[in-house]
Amino acid sequence: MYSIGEVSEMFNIPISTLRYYDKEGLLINLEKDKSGIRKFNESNLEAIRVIECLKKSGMQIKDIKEFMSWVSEGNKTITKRKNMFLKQKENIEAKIKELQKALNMINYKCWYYTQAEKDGNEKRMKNITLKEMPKEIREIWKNVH
Amino acid sequence: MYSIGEVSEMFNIPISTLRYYDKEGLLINLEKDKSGIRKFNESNLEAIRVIECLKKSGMQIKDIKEFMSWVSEGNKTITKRKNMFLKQKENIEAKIKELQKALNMINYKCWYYTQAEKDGNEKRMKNITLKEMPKEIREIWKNVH
DNA sequence: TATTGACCTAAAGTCAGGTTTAGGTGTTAC
DNA sequence: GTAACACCTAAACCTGACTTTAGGTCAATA
Repeated sequence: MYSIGEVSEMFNIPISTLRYYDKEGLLINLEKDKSGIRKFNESNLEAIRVIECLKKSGMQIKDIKEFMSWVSEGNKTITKRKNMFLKQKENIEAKIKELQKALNMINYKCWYYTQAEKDGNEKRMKNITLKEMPKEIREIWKNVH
Repeated sequence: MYSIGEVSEMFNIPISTLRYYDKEGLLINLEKDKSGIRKFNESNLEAIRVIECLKKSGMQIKDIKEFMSWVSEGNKTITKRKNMFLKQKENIEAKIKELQKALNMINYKCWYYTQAEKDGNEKRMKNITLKEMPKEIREIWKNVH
């Protein structure tokens, strides 16, 4: 059993955010003692891990809440929950691909500015043609333009 | 030269968003004709590509604006701009790593729910031990917990 | 006993990143 | 010549995800 302060430290999430998640219904089965103080158990910690993961995958609080409500409905929602994770898997994979494309652009720009820095100006680089680029850079450029 | 409507279609960005970027100073050197209509040239399109890329890497509008102002200051900011891209490269790489960690969690959950679905309930899975997991799943689980 | 520290709630406030609205201009299509 | 379109501005509005504030409880320490 952990206090909200301990959980905040463990996950590096502000206390106010944990309370907000609780208020929004993301922390189902979170117990409170007689004076209203939250007591986090292992399954609440697992819920927080899941919340962080679903947030990273781009899911909104209200949809995470819906997922959590399925959890508390038990066996009849197992398939729903599985499908939800399958979909989030696709979402994350798409996000990773997007980021890799952005990384291509950034790598091109890093090369561009490294060259421009050597030249002391952007004259040459502004008008550079595909043929003048090293092979790796050419491939990156094509991916991005 | 492209109209705002054409650019909106090309990039799949709402017209209102393009106008907002212009208002916020992200589209420097964007020309307008005598009656105030925006005319996008190739270098404006490149700016939009860069904006999209920097946004994906997590940069805020106000910082993208600052970058764009460096662009218009010319040669004396080349090193600044290069360093900015080097930093964003790190940011994106960190983001990709985070997403890969989230993907691990999701893959574990996909396996978990596939098993639970077969069983018709979560009893077995709720208490599963490391030893009972297939090797690949065990590795994933360790990465996540 | 009084003060400190960790917790609590409800409600208001904040911030980024747009989007919508209201009212207007200029050019082409019937 | 009038209607339909694509564009314009300024300003208000919206949404999600928190964060801050104000006022209060409770247990342990000085």
